[in-house]
Amino acid sequence: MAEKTGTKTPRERYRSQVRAEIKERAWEQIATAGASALSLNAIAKQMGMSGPALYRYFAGRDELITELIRDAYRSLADTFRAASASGADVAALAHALRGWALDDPQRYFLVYGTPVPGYHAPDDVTAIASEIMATLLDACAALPPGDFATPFATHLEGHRQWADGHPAPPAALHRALAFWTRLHGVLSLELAGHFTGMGFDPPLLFAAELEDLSAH
Amino acid sequence: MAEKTGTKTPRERYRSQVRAEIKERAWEQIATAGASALSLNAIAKQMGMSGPALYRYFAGRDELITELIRDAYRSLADTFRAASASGADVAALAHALRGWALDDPQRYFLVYGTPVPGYHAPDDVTAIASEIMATLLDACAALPPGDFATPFATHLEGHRQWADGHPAPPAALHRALAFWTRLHGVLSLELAGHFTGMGFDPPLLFAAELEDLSAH
DNA sequence: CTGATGAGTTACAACTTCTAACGAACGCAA
DNA sequence: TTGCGTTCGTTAGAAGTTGTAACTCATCAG
Repeated sequence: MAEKTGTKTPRERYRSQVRAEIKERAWEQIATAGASALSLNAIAKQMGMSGPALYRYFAGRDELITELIRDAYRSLADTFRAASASGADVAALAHALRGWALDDPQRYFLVYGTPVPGYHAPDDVTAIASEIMATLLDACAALPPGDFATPFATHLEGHRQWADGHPAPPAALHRALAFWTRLHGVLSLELAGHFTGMGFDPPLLFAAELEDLSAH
Repeated sequence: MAEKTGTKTPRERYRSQVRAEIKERAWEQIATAGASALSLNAIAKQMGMSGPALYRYFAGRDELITELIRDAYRSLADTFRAASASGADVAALAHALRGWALDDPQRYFLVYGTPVPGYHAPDDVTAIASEIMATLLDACAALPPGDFATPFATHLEGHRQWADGHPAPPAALHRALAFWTRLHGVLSLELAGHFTGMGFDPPLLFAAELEDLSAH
């Protein structure tokens, strides 16, 4: 969302402003109808200009969506970094994640949802993903090994490309992966509405999983 | 996939056959390009007939996709029931789930992936979902409470609409939910390619989560 | 054999993304 | 201030899409 509005020529300022407004409208559409329903034409009409004008700002629908994905990743990374900067432990990180997800479920799904078979994220996006994992690893490294000194942790000791320069011990790596996959499991099913009508309280399930992750 | 080809009039036989072929082509398209890229026109062309002909068989794109979702749910329910019938424990159920998911990742995402904001699954689909959970509950009820005799399990004791007539004790309910959410967490991230390039072996993470679910 | 039912057709409307060509506005520089 | 080039927005149009309407023709039942 943070379009660079730094010192620039008037034309570049205008350009950035229009790009930002396009993305904002796009987010609105995505939030209400999902990413697959995003229409460049509809955005243009909303902004009072004709369809092809948008192609001055984005090469096409795909580039716009990629840009939104990038922003979504950055938004989560920023949320994590902010939490971490104010001394967040894994529990606080979990609640930051949950808050971020509930804030805009479709944004969450843009990052962690159903992938388009052919699509490959650009390198800078995967770099942001690494930053997110690094923040998580920091928090996990602050805990004793506990129940995560597992055989799989031993496997991770020799297969830690994703934690390349990170000093976290194997158990922390396993805990971080469990944190990620378990909370994603609860969150994605909750946001997708798979718990509706089951009767229990989804936040309590989230809390129970978090408890299990933090305690042992 | 199992279109009823029972005793019918010739016209109904033909109709069922064509419907089945449409769905088959649809599955191919979905597997290679995702559900959002499904095109009725393309299917018609593949089958050697003109676009609007398909509307004799499906009211529209949405109805076709809903039908595919229904089939996907049924397929998973059948897989679970077959596994359960041959005396599967939770571990065997987990491997059945994993096999089913890897068999056609887009089919998995059709069931557990990103939802369309407005969409509400028809009642018979939620009924199949309940059947799946019931099979899972059976397997979980066969295990001692273990670590799943939790505060959240107590909450479930009073909020078990989803396990209405099922005799499973609270700890089994909690275990079933953990089974579902944790394995879905690992599977969905794996199928979406979020583990690629991280270095570790996704099946081992799945196994580790399963181990944690079965042991305690 | 006849007549209703249903399948497939073409034609069309209303969308979509996206390209091409044009005009007009804008900002910079002489 | 006077150009002049860059960039923006326009319209026109191609090639798709979903979906409706009307028509033809085969098929099946009585």
